[in-house]
Amino acid sequence: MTKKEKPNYFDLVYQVVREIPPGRVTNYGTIAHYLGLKSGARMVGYAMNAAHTLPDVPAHRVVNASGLLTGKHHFATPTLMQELLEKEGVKIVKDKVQDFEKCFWDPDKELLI
DNA sequence: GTAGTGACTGGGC
DNA sequence: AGCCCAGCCACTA
Repeated sequence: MTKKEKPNYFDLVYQVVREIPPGRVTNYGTIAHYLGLKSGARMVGYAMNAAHTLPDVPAHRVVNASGLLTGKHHFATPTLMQELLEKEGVKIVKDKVQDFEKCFWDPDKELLI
């Protein structure tokens, strides 16, 4: 990674995802909307694919709008995402986040930037 | 420039 | 409940 980087949407996603506190989760659409992509939920997911190579991007805290662990297949193991979340206090049942609304983390409200 | 793809979302069958 | 389709935007070939 060199210093010469254009405004990558990936980096924007990474910054937001890094701010997600432990035991919390968020969804793609929210991050996209926060970044101004509004309908760029796919872009967020796409960015997470690259984020997978970074050390400080807790992609396991990002789930789809239903609280489903859609991206677990991209982890080292399909169970890693669930284990990481459960380790942080998030209950996962059938690849889905329990109390999703309770654990939900909204950058627009929590981060208040 | 066109076409295909994707860790999404919502609606329809 | 499950599957298919269309819209969405960025990336790659």
